[in-house]
Amino acid sequence: MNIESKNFEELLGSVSLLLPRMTRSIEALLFIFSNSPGPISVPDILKKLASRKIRVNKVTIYRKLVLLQQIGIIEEVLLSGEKKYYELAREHHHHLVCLSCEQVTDWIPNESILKREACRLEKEGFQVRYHSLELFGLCKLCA
Amino acid sequence: MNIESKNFEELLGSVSLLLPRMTRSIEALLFIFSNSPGPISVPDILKKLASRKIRVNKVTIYRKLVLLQQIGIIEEVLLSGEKKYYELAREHHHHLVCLSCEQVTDWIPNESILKREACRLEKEGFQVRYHSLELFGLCKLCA
DNA sequence: TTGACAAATGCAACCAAGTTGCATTAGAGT
DNA sequence: ACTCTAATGCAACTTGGTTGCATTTGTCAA
Repeated sequence: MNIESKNFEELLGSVSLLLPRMTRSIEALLFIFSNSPGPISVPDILKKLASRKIRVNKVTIYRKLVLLQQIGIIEEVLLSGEKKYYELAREHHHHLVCLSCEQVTDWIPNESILKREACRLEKEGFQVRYHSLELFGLCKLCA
Repeated sequence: MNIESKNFEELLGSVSLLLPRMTRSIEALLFIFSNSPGPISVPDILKKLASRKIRVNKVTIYRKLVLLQQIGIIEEVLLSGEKKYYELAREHHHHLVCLSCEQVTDWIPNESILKREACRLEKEGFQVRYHSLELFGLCKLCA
């Protein structure tokens, strides 16, 4: 397992403080996440592990994803579709999804108007907890 | 099948012009959609049909949903989760999703700022085709 | 260094959503 | 009434995800 990502080591360190044990599966997952440009699904994680000849059972992956979510290292991404997606937890942001190559990129828009709309809704009785905003289109390469 | 909805008859009329045949399954689906306050999933559709003693196979439902999408009567809703949701096609809008009762309500926000952000992205090389914006929180009744 | 105990793992079996192939049924027009 | 095609149902399948249970493996205390 070669280390390409800057924050992989850092990530390992902070996670080891939050878990009872550091194991192969957690290391593998953190490696995948720290080298992934955007949200990733479990089937994709399994493919990446397989291509690197890292043997981890899918059940273990699902269980460790729950763990990593609980300690706030990763977050489930609210993307449409039949699969769930996960990414490293970070500053609140949204996604640009390419309809051709399916690449998902982070995107941080100006959200002032969303906050204003949320206030208006609160007055009407709907308490906003969080939101999801995704743009679908063609990325630079596919356009 | 009692008719409660205002637009059910109207819907039947317009759909009959677009399809080769009018059948039980299409009628049943249009009835469900025209009496549904928000997006609905296939499992929910099947439950509603069963509770009304309307026997339609799930395969038929999936196939008719594709048909109704093709002729533009319904649209797939981009909600996160493992199931797909559908609703009658109408003016572009978004959704408020209650985290407690799971009720989904239509919502039409001011989108001027989104348009401006989209323009900015186009200049950077990402061609926006459509977007999805959902607010999650507690509805009036659950709050 | 070893032993014990809990956490971690893998396997097999399972569930739910969605799809496909194929044989049968049933509308709509002649 | 007849025909022809669309519509339907059934069974089997695929994929994403979950559960129970037996086995392995870290970690820590002796």
